[in-house]
Amino acid sequence: MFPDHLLDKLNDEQLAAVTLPDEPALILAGAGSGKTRVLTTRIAWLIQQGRVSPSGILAVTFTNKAAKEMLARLGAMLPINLRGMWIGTFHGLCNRFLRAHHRDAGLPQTFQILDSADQLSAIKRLLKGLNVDDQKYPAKNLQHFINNCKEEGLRAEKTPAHDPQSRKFVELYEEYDRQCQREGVVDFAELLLRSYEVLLANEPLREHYQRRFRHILVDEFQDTNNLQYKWLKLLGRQASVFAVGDDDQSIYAFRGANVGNMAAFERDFRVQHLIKLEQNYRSYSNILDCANELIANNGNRLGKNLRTTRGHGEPVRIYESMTDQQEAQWLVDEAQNLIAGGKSRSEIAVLYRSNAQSRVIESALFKAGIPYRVYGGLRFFERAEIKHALAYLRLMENPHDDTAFLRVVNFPARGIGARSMEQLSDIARERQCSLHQAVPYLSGKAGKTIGDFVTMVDGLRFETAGLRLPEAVDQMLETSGLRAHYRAEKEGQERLENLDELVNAAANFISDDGMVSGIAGAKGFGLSGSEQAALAEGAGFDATGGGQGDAGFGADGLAAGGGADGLASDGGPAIADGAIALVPDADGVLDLPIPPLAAFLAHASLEAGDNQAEAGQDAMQLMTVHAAKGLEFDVVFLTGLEEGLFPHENAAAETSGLEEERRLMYVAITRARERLYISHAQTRMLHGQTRYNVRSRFLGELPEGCCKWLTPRISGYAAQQAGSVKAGWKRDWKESRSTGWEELGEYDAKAARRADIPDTGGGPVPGWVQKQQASDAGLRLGQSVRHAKFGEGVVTNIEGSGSDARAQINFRSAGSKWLALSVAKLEPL
DNA sequence: GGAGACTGCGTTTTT
DNA sequence: CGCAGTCTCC
Repeated sequence: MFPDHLLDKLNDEQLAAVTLPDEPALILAGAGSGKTRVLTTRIAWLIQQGRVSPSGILAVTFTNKAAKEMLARLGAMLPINLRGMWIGTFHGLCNRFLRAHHRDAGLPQTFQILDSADQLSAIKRLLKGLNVDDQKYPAKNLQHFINNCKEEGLRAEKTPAHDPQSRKFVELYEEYDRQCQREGVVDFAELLLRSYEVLLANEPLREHYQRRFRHILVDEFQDTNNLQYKWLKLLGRQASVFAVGDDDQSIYAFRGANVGNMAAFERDFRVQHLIKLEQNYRSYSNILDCANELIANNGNRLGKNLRTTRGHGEPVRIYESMTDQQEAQWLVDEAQNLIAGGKSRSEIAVLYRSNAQSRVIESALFKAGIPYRVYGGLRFFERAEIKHALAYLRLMENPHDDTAFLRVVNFPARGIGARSMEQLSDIARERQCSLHQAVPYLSGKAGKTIGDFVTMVDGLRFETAGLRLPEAVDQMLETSGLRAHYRAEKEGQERLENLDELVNAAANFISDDGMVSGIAGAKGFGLSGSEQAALAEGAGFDATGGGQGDAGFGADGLAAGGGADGLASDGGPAIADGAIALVPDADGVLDLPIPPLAAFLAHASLEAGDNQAEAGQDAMQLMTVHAAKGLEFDVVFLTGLEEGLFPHENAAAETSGLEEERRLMYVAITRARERLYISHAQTRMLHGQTRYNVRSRFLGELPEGCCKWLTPRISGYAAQQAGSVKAGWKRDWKESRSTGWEELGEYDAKAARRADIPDTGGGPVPGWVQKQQASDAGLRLGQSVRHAKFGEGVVTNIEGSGSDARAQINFRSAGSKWLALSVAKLEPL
């Protein structure tokens, strides 16, 4: 029987969700409503009730962190081996699938995974090889184009193109895919698309998995993109799909997430039970009421209202400062008081809309001597020295990986210059082969130096063949000269440590039970012996007994290791790791022998590692609102609530953009458990120039009764608009640098229209903050002035002071100009 | 091959 | 302003 204590902890809504019958269900899980608990308890319950065997479960998340957490919680609930379950990220699971069925997918078993940076350099190389004008077709744009296409499920030949520009993009997209295929590499979107296509085209395979996965659970459903949704629809045709999400927390539309998938799911899967989890266990009601009232301004919601039994709590504190520096200083003072009062630093978070805002706050914290941690920096596997090391490993695994080849052919420097590489590239292009294959045809000095490089890498492959993974990595670090290079470098100490850390990572990757570990799907495939046998024969899959719901969990019959060879025979591992032999576990699930190095490389690509989690010291937490999703803190400082910043100027133009910003605000507010501060500054330094910002409209959407303004409020439409003027003006930096700030600025009419700036006709805009007057000239924003040469205009920006004071004036006829106040004669009107 | 000048760019980000 | 990427010159 299912342990009561697990169900006892649930409220009625949660219990209903956990114990739903076998049918598609949509769970609307508000912030802090215990959605992870529901998901994991549901899985545990399904298994304990004998409704499904572990191998009949497919649970999908977006991040490795979420997958790990689910696995950890499940491990605590269920005394069973979790290996047979497919729990992981979309990408991790697709990786697992493609390795298992690499032949059906037309891929080498050891295919490499390109992360975004790898993909970009592959594209740059492609463009260079095809002599494409990178001004006209920037690599970054092409990258977006390709990823967007793939996320819509479109191959190049199916991609519509109506103008020459997009026709070229489509052509390049096709070339790119060809290049990837040739090199045996796969980008992130390709993992999904290829899996989807294989399932679509291969009926026995599709039917097998459709039959196998009786229960599919999806976390953060609002973040699914169109391809992921199609994938789920295909795979979950006969399954009970349990989708958990919150449309109000959909903040990733910019990378293809489609909230509409929630409504589509309800329709397409004929969802009978929509359950709303509205009980919030996190925050006091003043905070929740702010969130509720704010988000009510969005249209097209599935509709949900958070409630709590925790009482009102403190009011939300709102603070207005003159400058961003003052905002930071106030925040630091406030935090120091809290810390002095016993609040631990790690329970205090500072959130901001964009990373650029962290600088001022960091320096204030630094001055005050408060330890802090900024989230979102370089991740472990993204560090340059790690990327270099991985490139060597990739070349050892697959010498035809040209991206890897180019990355390290001359790193550490070995006298291989651009001209030598050009010769080699030419040969490779002519012969339509990899750089590695082109080397023998290269003569002269270039042939010698590059030949030596290739010999070295080939030698490494040979030398390390009998070594375990960590020793192989270590060997590579020596032979390649990477260690020596960083040892010789003055600042190389940290990089050396990171390289050592890579060896550790490799060691950790091979867990003690002899299995390659890592939940991203790099470890075994969790195919049962019978499945493997069936797959190896290319036959049907009726051998699988999974999901019959009998008492035990090992429903998949154990086929004593048979059949696995059929899958593993080709493309043997470059590194023989004795520990990797097939070991059937208690459930009879076999781990397929992916060469450990290939598995490790996949792991490195799919899980870039922690951000810089020096978790040691108790430190304040700084991060963007996006990064804060899913986290919670006792105290939250939500900073920079200014028009143009939050909502961001690039998003405020369209309703959909504005609504996503509002959801972002909603996410930010609901991070706070006990105390929430919201602040904004009248003046902020951005991109080297001072901007005059107006309080964010979102502040006006909060219920007065829940808030307490720590500073007097200056309100009024005119004041707001005067500040907004800046939004319509974009200063041209190139000109600014060459000619100083005298005659510049280009009126951005579109931005002005977007910002809904009234035509002041040169007249004064009254009521703008009096304390903002420029010290020397006595000018204020919005003031009308006359210039001898340019005529009448309005002051739209003021910078600097003393002899350096300058103002931007929007002249009625002459347009916008920056004028030095020490020189220009301006007559106030 | 590397230091230093020059140029361009600037929202959010996981896999 | 601050960073990354490219160019230039020794």
